[in-house]
Amino acid sequence: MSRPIATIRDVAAHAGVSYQTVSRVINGSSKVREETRARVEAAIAELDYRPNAVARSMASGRTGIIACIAPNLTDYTFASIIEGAHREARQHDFFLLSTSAPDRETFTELVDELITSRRTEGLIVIDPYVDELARDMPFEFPLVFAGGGAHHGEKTCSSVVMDDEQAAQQATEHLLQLGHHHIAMITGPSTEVCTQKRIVGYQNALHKAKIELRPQWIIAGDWSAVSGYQAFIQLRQTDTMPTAIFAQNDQMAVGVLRAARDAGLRLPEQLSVIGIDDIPLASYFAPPLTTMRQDFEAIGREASRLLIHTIESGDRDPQHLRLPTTLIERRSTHLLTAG
Amino acid sequence: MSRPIATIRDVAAHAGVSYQTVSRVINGSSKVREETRARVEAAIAELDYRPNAVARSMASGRTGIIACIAPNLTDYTFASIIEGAHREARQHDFFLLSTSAPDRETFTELVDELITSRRTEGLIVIDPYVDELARDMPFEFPLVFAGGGAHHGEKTCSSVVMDDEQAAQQATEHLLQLGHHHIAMITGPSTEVCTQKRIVGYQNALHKAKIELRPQWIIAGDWSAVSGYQAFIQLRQTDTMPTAIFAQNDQMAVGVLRAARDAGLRLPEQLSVIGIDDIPLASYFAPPLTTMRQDFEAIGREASRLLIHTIESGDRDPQHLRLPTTLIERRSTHLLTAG
DNA sequence: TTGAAAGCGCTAACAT
DNA sequence: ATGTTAGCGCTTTCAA
Repeated sequence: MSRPIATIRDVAAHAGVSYQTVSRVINGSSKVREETRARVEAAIAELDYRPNAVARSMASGRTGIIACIAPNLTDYTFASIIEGAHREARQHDFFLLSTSAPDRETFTELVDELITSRRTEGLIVIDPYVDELARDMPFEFPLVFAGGGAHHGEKTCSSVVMDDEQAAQQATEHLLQLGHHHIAMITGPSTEVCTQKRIVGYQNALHKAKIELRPQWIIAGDWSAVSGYQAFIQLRQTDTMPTAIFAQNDQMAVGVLRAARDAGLRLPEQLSVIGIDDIPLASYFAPPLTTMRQDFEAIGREASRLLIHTIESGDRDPQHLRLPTTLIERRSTHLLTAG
Repeated sequence: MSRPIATIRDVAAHAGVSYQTVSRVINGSSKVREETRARVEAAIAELDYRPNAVARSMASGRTGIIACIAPNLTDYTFASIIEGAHREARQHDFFLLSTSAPDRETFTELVDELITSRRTEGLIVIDPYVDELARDMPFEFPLVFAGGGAHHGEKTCSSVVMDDEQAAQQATEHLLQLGHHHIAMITGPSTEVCTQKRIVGYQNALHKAKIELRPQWIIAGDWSAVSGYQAFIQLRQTDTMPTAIFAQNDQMAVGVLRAARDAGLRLPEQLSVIGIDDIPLASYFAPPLTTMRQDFEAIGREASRLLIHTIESGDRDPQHLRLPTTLIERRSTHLLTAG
C-alpha cells in the first residue's frame, strides 16, 4: 500500500530477469518464453507494478493523447462531438484532451502550445470558422476538422462534417410537401461555410419545385435563439408573411416559435417551423419541434477514428466524410391550411 | 521550417552557454545574468526552440495535466462545470483532460488508469453518485468532488457543490409567496445526496409556513424530462391536484409543462411550475420557465482552483465550498388564482 | 529467447 | 552566475 512505487527494475529483480524482459512483457512482445512471461506477470501483480506513462512517452516518443479544440465545451453540438471523439479514442487506448478557445487569438496560441509541446499526437478542430483558421494550421501535424462545414483546402487535411446541403434541401422539401410555397429561411452567419451550403440546399429545393426565391425571405441570424426571435419580427414587416420558416438550426427555430406565439399566432396552424440539429429538449417546446437530426457523436467518433488512423498508419492522404441527417417529424410543421 | 527540432543543447551551443543555463532561462530562474538571458532568448527565437513537455515531465515528475471524470460530457450541467474547470486550469498553466464514464465499472477503471499511469496530477470527480463511489477513491491522490451533492466522508477530500437546501427552500418559498399552499415536488433519484438535500429545503419551507406535508405530493423522477411528464400524470390521479409544482431540476419542470399543456391546463394560471438549474433555453418554453439558477462554471472554476492549490501547496486539508443559487423569475409561476 | 548499453530531453542537486 | 554530473523510467538497438 504505502511501499514505494515499483519500477520496471523492481519487477525484473523480483522475477529474476533483466528489466528489458519485463518491458517486452508489458508491450506484449511475442519473443518471451511462456514460463518467463508468467514469472514476470506474477512479479507485476505481486508488486502492483504500473508502467509510468510519462517515462514510456519519453522513450517511445508517443504520448497516447490526442487533443481537440472547440469554441466552447458547453454547446450541445460541440459537447456531443467531443463525447463521440472521446469514446472512440478510448477504444484505441488514447486519451482525449479537450480544450476550448473562445476567440481567435486563444485558438492560435492553444493550437501552437498543444502541438509544439509534443504532449499530443494529433488534433481535432471543432470550429465553424475553420475556413479562416485553416491558413495558419500546421498540416504536417495529424489533424482532422470536425463539424462546421468543409474547409476550402480539401487537400490539406481530413474532415468529418454533416451533409448540410442535403439537410437543408430535405427540410425545405418537407415544407413543400405540406403544401407550403411561401418558405422563409433564417441562416447562420454568412461567413460560415455550412451556412452557405444550407442556403444552397434551400435554393435547390425551391428550384426543383419551380418556386421563385424571395431575397427578403432570407434573414441572417447567428445561431442563437434570440436571433431567431428577431428574424421573425423582421419577417413580419415584409409585405407578405411566409407560411413556413426553415431555421438553419434548432435554437433559432425555437426563437421563432416563441416570437410567433408572442405575436399571437396559433402554431402550427398559422406557421410551420423546422430546424436542424434535434437538440435534447426539442420535443418539449410548444409545439414540439420538427427538425433534421444530426448524429453529432458519430461525427466525433469518425473524427477520432480518422485521426488515430493518420497517426498510426502515417498515411497522410486526407479523407472527407459527410454524414447524413434524418427528418424528425414533430408538431411544429403542419399542412398548409387554406387562407 | 523542416530542420530537425531543436533541443535544449542546440540552444546552448548556439548561445555559447551550458544547456542548464538554457533550462534556467526557460524556467524563469532569477539566477541568470541579464545579458546571458538575452543571448539565450535570442538563440531560442532563432532556432524556434520549444521545450518538450514530456521530457520536462520526466525530469520534474510533474505533468501539468489534471483530469476530470463525469458520467458524460454532453449534459449541460456537466459540460458547464468542465468548461469552468478548464478555464481555471489554463489560468494556472494546466491542461484539463476530461473523460466520461457511463457506468460504475468504466468509472473505476478510468480513475485507476488516470492515477496509476501518473500522467495526471489530480482529479476532479463530477458525479452524482460520488457517495457510493467515494469508498474506493484513493484519497492520498489530489482529488476534488464537484457538483452533485456533498459526500458522506467530508474529511476525505475537498468538494464544491451548490447549496441544494437553500435552492429548494427558496424555490418553495417563491411559490408560497405567490399564495400557493398546495405544492407538490418532483425529486431526483432518492439515492442521491442532492435529492435528499432538496427535499429538506422543501420541507423547511413548508414547515416555516406551517403547511402540512403530503407524502403523495412527493414524486420521484430521474432528472429527465420524461420523468417529469410522468410525474405530472401520477399527480393528476391523486384526490386533490396541487396548484404548484416544484421540480428539482429544469428538465423535469419542462416535462411537467408539456404534460400540463397536453392535459389541457392553461399555464401558468392553472398551474405554477418552478425548476432548478436555468438551462440554456429555459426562457423559450411555454411558458418561460421560472427557476433557481446555478452557476455551474463557477463550480468548475472553484474545483480546479482547489485541486491545483492542493497539488501545488501539498496542503491536504479538505475544503468544502457551497455556492448559492439565485431565483430567475419568468412566467411559469403565477399568483394563485381563486378557484 | 534474453541481456547489456545507450539514450530520449530535460531538471535538480552540487560544484565552481 | 554558470557549469558539471546524475538521473527520471522507460524503449530500442545491438549482442549474445
